[in-house]
Parts: sequence; structure tokens; C-alpha cells
Amino acid sequence: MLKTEKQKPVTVFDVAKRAGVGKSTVSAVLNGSPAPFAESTRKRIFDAARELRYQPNAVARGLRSQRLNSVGVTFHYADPAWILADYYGTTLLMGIVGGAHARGYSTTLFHKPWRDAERSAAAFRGQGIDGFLVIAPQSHSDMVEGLFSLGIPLVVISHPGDEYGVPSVIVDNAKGVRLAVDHLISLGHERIAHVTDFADLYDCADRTEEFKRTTGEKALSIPPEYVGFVGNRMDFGAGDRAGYLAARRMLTLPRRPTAIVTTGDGVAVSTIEAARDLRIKVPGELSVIGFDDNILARQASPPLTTVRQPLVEMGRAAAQMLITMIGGESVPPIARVFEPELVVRESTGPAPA
Amino acid sequence: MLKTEKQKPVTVFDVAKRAGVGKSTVSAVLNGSPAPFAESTRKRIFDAARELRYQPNAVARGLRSQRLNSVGVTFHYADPAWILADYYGTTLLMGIVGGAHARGYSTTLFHKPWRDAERSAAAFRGQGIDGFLVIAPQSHSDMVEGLFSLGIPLVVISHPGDEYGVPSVIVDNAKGVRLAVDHLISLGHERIAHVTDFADLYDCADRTEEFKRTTGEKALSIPPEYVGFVGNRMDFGAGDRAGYLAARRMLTLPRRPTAIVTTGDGVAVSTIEAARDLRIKVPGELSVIGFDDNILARQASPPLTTVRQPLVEMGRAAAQMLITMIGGESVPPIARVFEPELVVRESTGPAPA
DNA sequence: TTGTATGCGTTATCAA
DNA sequence: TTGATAACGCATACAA
Repeated sequence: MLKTEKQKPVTVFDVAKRAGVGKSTVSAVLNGSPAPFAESTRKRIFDAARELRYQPNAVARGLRSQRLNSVGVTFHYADPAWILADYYGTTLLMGIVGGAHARGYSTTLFHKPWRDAERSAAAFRGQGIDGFLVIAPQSHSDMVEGLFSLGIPLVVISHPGDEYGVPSVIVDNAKGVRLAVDHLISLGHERIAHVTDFADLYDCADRTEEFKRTTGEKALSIPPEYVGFVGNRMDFGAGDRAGYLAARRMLTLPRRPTAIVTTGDGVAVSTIEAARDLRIKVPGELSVIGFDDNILARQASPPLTTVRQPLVEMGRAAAQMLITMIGGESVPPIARVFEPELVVRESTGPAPA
Repeated sequence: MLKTEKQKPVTVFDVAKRAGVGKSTVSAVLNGSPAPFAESTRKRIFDAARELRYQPNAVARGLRSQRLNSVGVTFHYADPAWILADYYGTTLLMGIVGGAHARGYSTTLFHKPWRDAERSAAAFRGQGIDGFLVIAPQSHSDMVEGLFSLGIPLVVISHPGDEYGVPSVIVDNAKGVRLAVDHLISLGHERIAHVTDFADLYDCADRTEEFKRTTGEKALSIPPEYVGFVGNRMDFGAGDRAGYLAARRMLTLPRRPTAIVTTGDGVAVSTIEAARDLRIKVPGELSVIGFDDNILARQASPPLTTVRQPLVEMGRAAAQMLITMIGGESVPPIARVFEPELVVRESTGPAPA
């Protein structure tokens, strides 16, 4: 058993004493101040710091300079652990952690219940977090305005922020949906339906909008019952079941669709399960397209044709934009748009005769 | 566009001024000090705080009281983002985040390269993190001793810590391996092999040890070439490929095994792939058992029979133990052992005739 | 029952 | 070229 007593941390003062100089000199030298210092004092200070294993206290420094080298990630699930249950979130987080780490920042998962800007915003300041990455806020939430108006550096992911002057990282949903619909049309499909999972998220609503617009342009007639909603994100746990039911309802329609475009790989998998239970063959009698291209897509059976978003790259970009802002440089408050890509696997096939 | 100027934060002083009392009175009242205060001052202070939307500055408080209400998670992949690429880590993290959040703590992913205790340990102190959860350190690393000897509150996961007096959370590997081997024996298997993925991790080495011990007890004779190693965790990215090759080598042995026990679902999936490429049917000609029961297990084809570890519960327990320690209560420095469970799916079957 | 003074470890300002 | 000193915002011991 090792020694257990809490060692007293060594401070600038200890280093100063040992080097025979003043505190402020130590601080200046160690922080590489431009001011010219005698080579000899410089060396004495470095030596002393090394010998004492001096490590500046980040909290004290943070109090002084309002910077703690940490980016906060915040999101709005009912249970904060869900960000990880969701492969979308996990993958995004990989990019964020990587991007932050590359610039010397740690990543804090910061989840405070959000009521409204009036009551909740203040709690995000002075928490030892230099800026926030807001992941897919609910459409009706005033989180983005709330944090922004407090002057906290902010980047929004999967949600537009430019109306408030906040930079954002999003995927080109219009293009994604177009890729999906074009793919189905090229396979001869005409009765194309749509299931969306979290109606309260910008991305999903946007994809639904684009689905309607795109199919309209292509002169496909989509009856209203061909567009199904599952729920909102607060129901997360129940999502799979709800997706299954929505798909099942659609597939028991008198004149059922031959293809379904979804807003996420999760719903797509549930859709396939519903089809299987109804003895409808995928892709023989029904084609299904997911969105995201997460682990589920590759592992599903059949493996999903899906619209891939570059989530890791998006997370990394968002983290780096945020850190640039924290550093004081201004970042144009515009959406950085990433291109989606169609990944064709085995859940889509020619329209049945 | 909203107002963008950085609002000046309100401090105790502002509240004190408004309530017409001293700073310390505000601090005491707001922190629910036991000292008796006049109901009227109490109310004046609460009102002032509410009206001003006062939010104590966590960094300043942290400097004073050495507490920032955050738990750090640290691990030792070459790339810090890998903790999320690994479903083991993701699932654990879900429990950690949930457990920490339940006690008002946020979770910080803190990754600093670790050389050795001498050089690296100091960098973990004073970073605004109250304690660390060390996930599966490499066996040869002195991270646990190093952090412990600095007096930092610590809990180790998937690794024993009691030799240094550090509490830990682990799974009963002996039982897990026994469940797997017994299951195979009950199916009539005798030629049972073993593939381990990260030889430098305690859990994997322990399982390999237990595999040898258990099969020995059952009087099964396991030739040396029936025990295969893949690599160590720093090779993470290459892991799938290495697992595939190790399994393939084993399956092309003159007298090949009829069953393989692995140390993780990832290797198990690679093993199945190798079998498929060699036109060996699973489970008809080869049974494969995983470990963890992560998302891969359920999604694999065929779905994996695997030894489930309750990772979410383990993460939660670890977080709560750590927070108790941070709170100053002592936690017995012993391993908290969780029970694994055999989940039978479709990758195991009767031994071929 | 309340207020004053001090220090936590840094860094920035300014005078020497 | 260097060093004292004053904040940063809070909480604690002690005085009133």
C-alpha cells in the first residue's frame, strides 16, 4: 500500500522561492511572455519548475483568465445518458473529443435541465466551461438564443443558428433526401412513403419537408397517409416501438408503399422489422432507406441502404470552430454545410412488378 | 440578431449590495449554513439573488473549496476518441454519465498522454476535476499508483486496484469464463479454443488465465495453438483485422477446434467472419462465444451467444463510489465485483459429430 | 445574528 | 530586466 496522504501542490510561489526570483517573473517566463528576460533567470526558473514538478493550477488560472480549456457538450434528452445510447450522438462525440483534444481541450458532458432562457441560461455560465456545443436542440427550445445572449461562445450542431448569429454545423438535408428519392425512382419505385422519428428536431422536420418538396417536383403523388411521424425526442426510449408501429400502420394500408424513406437508421431498422412480421420481403417487396449510416446500418439484416452523414468530421469541425471562437477570433455566424452521400447496400431493390 | 455583448456576471457582492447585507451573509445563507439567520434577511437575500439571476461562479468556488463537481474519465487509447468507437467504453460511459448526473456532477473526458507516474501524474491535479475514473489501464502502466499517491480520489474500472488501496469495479471473469465453457461442454464440445484481443488489459489476460484453468479442471486438453492473441490496445484500429487473422490461423489448423471462446464481442464477430470466409458454418461446424453483450452481439449474424457484463450498472456504481470519496467519506479499497450472465443466442450449437 | 478580513493560485499592471 | 501588488469570486474564521 502506497503512501496515502494528500501532497501539498507546488505553486508559483514555491518555484519563485527556489529560483530566487519573484512570483510574477515565474509566471511571465513560464508563459513565454515576449518581454526579454535574462537567459540566466530564465534557466533558473525552468530548472526549478522541473525539479519541483510544478504544474499550474488550471482552476486558479481559470478564475483569473476566464478560460479552463474545456468545451462543453450539451443536448436535450430527458436522460443525459441517452446521448450515448444513440449512435448519432456517439459518433458525433468521437469527432468532438478528437477535435478538442487536438487543440488541448478536454470535453465535458454538461447536462442541466433546460426550462427556458429566463430561468436556465445563467446556470451555464461560470461553470468552468469555456463554450458550448449544442447538439440538435428541440425546435421549440430557446436554448440557442438563451446561451448566445449571455455572450457564451457557442456552436450548434444539426440545427441552424444563423438567425441568432450563431455558427452551426449541419448536413445538406435537401441533397440527402434527393439522393434517396432519386435512387428509388431509378429503381422504378413510384409509391414512396416516409417515416420520421423525432418530429421536434430540425433535421427530421427538414428532411420531411424536403421529402414532400422533392417528390412533388418529381410529380410523384404522395397521399397524406404515406407520411408518418413517430414521436419526439423526449420519448426516446419508446422510439423503437413507435417506429415499428408507424411502419406497420403504413404497411397495412390497402395500397401500401413499395419504398420507405426514413429520417434515421434506427427507424429504418424498425421498419424492416415491421415488414418482416407482416411477411413483406425486404428488398423484394419493400425497399427501405435509412439516414446517418451508423453501426446499425452495417449490422442490420439486410444491411441498410442509407444516406451517410460525415458525423465524425462534423463533430471535429464544430469543436474546432468553437475553440477558435473561445480563442477570441470571430467565426462567421453561418452554417457550415456538410455533404451527405448515398451508401447503397441491400435494403433497396427494384420496384415489384 | 440578438444582443451580442458579453454581460457582466453578477457576483455575491451585487446580491449583498441589493439585499443590504454583507457578502459573507449572502454566501452563508445561500449555502444553507446551519447558523440561524433572521427570516427577514434570509428572504431579502433570496429575493435579491433571484431578481439578479445570481449564479455562483463554480470556478471561484472551486478554487476556494477544491471542488468543481465534475468527475473525470480517463483511459489509455492512443487516440482519445476510441473510447467511443468501442462499445464497451460507450456503454460504461452511459452508466457513468447517468450516475454522475444523478448526484449533480458533470462528466469530463480527460485524456492526457501518460508516460509514467514521475512525469505525468502532476498534470492530473488542479485541472478542475475532482476525481478520476480510470478505465481499463494497461497492465504495465503505473497510472493507478501514480494518481493515487498524489491523493487524488480514484476508482478503477475493469482492473484491480486493491493492491494500492484503490477501490475498483470489476466483473467476475472466472465465473464468466466458466459459464461459457460449461455451456459449450453441455453442447458436447471438447476441442475448445480461445482468442483474446487486448493482451495488455487485465480483463483479457484474466479471462485467458481462467480459460486455461477452467478447461484444465474439466480435464479438456487444450493444445497451445488453441490459445491465440491478437494484439494490445494501442493497436486498436487494427484490432478487427488482427482478430480475423488469429481466428483464421486457428481454423486452418489440421485439427481445428469446434468451439471458440473469445474475450470480446468484437473479436467474436471477426472470428465468425473468418469462419464464413473459410466456408465453416456457424453454429453448425463452429460455435463462437463473445464477451460483453454489446450492440454488436445483438446485430451480428448469427446473433452472438455471449457473456454479458452489466456495463451500465458498473459505470453507475463506479461514478457513485467516486463521488462518495470526493465528498470525503471513505470507501473501502476493495473490488466491487459484478456478476456476468450467459446470453444464449445463435452462434453456439451442438458439437459436430 | 451579522460583517470584516483573509486566502485559494494565477496573471496583469505598473513602478522600480 | 524584474518584482510588488492588486484583482478574479467565493467561503471561512473570527470579530463585533
